Amino acid sequence: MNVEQNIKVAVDAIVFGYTEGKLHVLLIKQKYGPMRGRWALVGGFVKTSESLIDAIHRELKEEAGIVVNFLEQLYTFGDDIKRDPRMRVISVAYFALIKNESVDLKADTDAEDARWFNIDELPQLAYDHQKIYEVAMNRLRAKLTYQPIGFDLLPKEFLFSDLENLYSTILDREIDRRNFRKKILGFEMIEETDKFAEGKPGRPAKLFRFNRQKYNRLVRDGFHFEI
Amino acid sequence: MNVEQNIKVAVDAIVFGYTEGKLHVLLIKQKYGPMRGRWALVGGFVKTSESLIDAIHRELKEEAGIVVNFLEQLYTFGDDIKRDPRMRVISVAYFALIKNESVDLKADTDAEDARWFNIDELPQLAYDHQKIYEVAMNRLRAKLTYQPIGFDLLPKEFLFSDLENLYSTILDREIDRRNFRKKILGFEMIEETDKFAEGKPGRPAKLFRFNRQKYNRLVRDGFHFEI
DNA sequence: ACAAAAGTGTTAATCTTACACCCATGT
DNA sequence: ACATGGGTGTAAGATTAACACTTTTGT
Repeated sequence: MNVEQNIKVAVDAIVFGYTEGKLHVLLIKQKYGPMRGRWALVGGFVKTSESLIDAIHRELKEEAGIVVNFLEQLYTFGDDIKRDPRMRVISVAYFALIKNESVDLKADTDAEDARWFNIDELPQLAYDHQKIYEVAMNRLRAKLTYQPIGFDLLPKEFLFSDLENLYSTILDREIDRRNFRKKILGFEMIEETDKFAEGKPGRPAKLFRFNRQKYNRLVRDGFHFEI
Repeated sequence: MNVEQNIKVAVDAIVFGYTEGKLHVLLIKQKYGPMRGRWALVGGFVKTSESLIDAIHRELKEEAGIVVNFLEQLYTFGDDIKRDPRMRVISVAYFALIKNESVDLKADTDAEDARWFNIDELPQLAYDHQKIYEVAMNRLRAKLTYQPIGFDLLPKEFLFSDLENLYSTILDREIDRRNFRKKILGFEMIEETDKFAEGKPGRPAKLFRFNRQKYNRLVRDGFHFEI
């Protein structure tokens, strides 16, 4: 077979993290190429004998030294044929969430220029990565309301107020504490631990834990999460 | 830049149609290649200087002579590196809906072997197209409940009973006629015409029409469709 | 004792569900 | 007059939304 085509395939990941009440995105400073010095998403070219998912896992490891908590395909960007000025490149973008941003970004050799950016203070991004970021934000907001992905941004044990805060930060709306708690607890997929938060003023808060098995069982039985 | 990569990029479309109370999928009989004689989705290789969306429009025209009513990216299949036995190919799959299947599939020269198949009588499909079909069915069912895409499968003017039937066929569950009508009419995005269905037994049914402008206005004002 | 954040219930309003009979037409 | 599919309303139940005071701790 003779296919006259010269298109390169890349993968890019937009990784969200949440700490201190703020949503962050992981960016890498470009060392080479036409976008040298600009910040960009984690990503790179796919190898000929490598699956897309392996490629994105490899890039996450090589460029940032991280293993994410949630990863799914976001969208394939290939309508702007000049999105990479050097040649025709299409990018299969992935959407990722990570629990603890404190993972040492410098753990890996290639990762000297990996940093978390608050989404309110993003620098100008390379290529069409601003567009990818926007699509990802929409996905994050939508998904937060119908899948329990908030737990993939919080530590294993978390405060109810953190969860509530995460929702009101990302969805950008106020949430009634009582109704929220009632609803979430009503799902019966998160459970109390016997631990309490320390080192904060005010009444100490209970720590909770998400039980994914219970959630999976509920889904199997036709349950549908919805905030 | 020197990228050592030899991956080809294809686009494939899964096109759904709805007639006589049944859901159909458009398939093309392969004339050449390792899958000769097998039925496959509309699709082909992307040209180096062609956007993905142009590529899929071109294939729909060349292989089936159709223009679809709704088209969006579905998923990019690129994890099975042997999905095409000849070489590494990734496929950006599109999801399409068409209003009137009676469009003449033979209108175009290349389309001699294009046919609609009832989804209950699908033949064995080429490549990983069975997988693509399954992902598309899930998307169709999910989307039907939160976006008014049912109207993209019906003629411009349709009976309420057709709409109801479409929903109960695709979602595979019974629908209460009164509640359904009340809900849909309550959205105020479909309107009565002054025409009636002819040539059917029983009381003649009013024809209705979907008003996309009204729908768009509602969405802009924060409305969320949900069946 | 006061400042700070956590924890908790009730009521009204809205939305959803279940359900059965009459209507308009063709034969 | 009967067969066929179209059209319509109401009441009970479930869900959601609004709302404020008490508890526990540290200083």
